[in-house]
Amino acid sequence: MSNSTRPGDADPLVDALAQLSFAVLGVLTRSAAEHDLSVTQLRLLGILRDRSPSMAQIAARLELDRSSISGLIDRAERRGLVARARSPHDARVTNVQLTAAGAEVAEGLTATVNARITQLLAGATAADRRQVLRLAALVVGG
Amino acid sequence: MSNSTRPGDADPLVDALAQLSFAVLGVLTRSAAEHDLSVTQLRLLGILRDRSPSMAQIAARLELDRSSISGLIDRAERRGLVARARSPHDARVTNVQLTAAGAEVAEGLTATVNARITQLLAGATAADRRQVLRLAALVVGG
DNA sequence: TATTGTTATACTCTATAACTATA
DNA sequence: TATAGTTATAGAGTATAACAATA
Repeated sequence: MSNSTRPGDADPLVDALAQLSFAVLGVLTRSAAEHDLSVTQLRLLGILRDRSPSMAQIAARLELDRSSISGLIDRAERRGLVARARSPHDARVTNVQLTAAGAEVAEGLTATVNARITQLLAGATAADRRQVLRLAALVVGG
Repeated sequence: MSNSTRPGDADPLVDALAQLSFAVLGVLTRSAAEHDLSVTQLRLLGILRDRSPSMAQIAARLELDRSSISGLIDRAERRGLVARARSPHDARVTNVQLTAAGAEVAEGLTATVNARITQLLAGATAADRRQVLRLAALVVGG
């Protein structure tokens, strides 16, 4: 149950969650910008840290059209962050992996984000932190 | 204190918060798309619901350059959602307000977002919900 | 036939730099 | 001089539609 009275009115809980999310997004945006990356490229590097997914799998993960992924990977490849590799099992599929340079950028970026978000949560108690994990599991699943 | 071992490693708490934020952003993106709007236009309508800020104030709120706001308002104005009004106090400043059509769209959009986010929080307890408010206040301030 | 990925096209979003008008 | 806003330009991100290659 939420607190809204009319459907078109702002719900304090919904608003709080949206504001919180934009605050986190802002941190991610600024962190990525420090490494001269967009949030989408940040997400891409995150996905590739422990996987070499196909173009279609990246599209599914980012909830974007396949055609958008072609350009995304083009730009990342042009910057030397990722590489395309033809799948040996199915000649139609292209797998994407981080280059050494890309892995290095991903690591630095993760360190920056960790520091900034940790700073954002400076006033949070241990209970608050447990709650973040609980909430995320609830919403995202896992 | 977080749980990370090396600076470049993923911090579970940071990761959870990022995933949560992307999930919320996804809901906002899809909700906006249903009304044929971008997330930025959604944020703009939200800002204008109870205010008629100047271009500069909108830029500050969205953390964007003034020049980006010109285009943003151009496109919203072209769609009949907002209107520019010269300030009577300072001829340099332009205030932006929702039109009747814009207010209607904003209301419908809010209803959609409320429903979707409420659905996202379907499994949350009353304590979880209180915690969202607490966390948001902590991070965003207020 | 169905799926994977790319290309062409068009639009939104964003920043930088240079500008105009007003204070 | 300083501030508010716009314009020109360039680039990233995104979707739709049409396509080629492979299954």
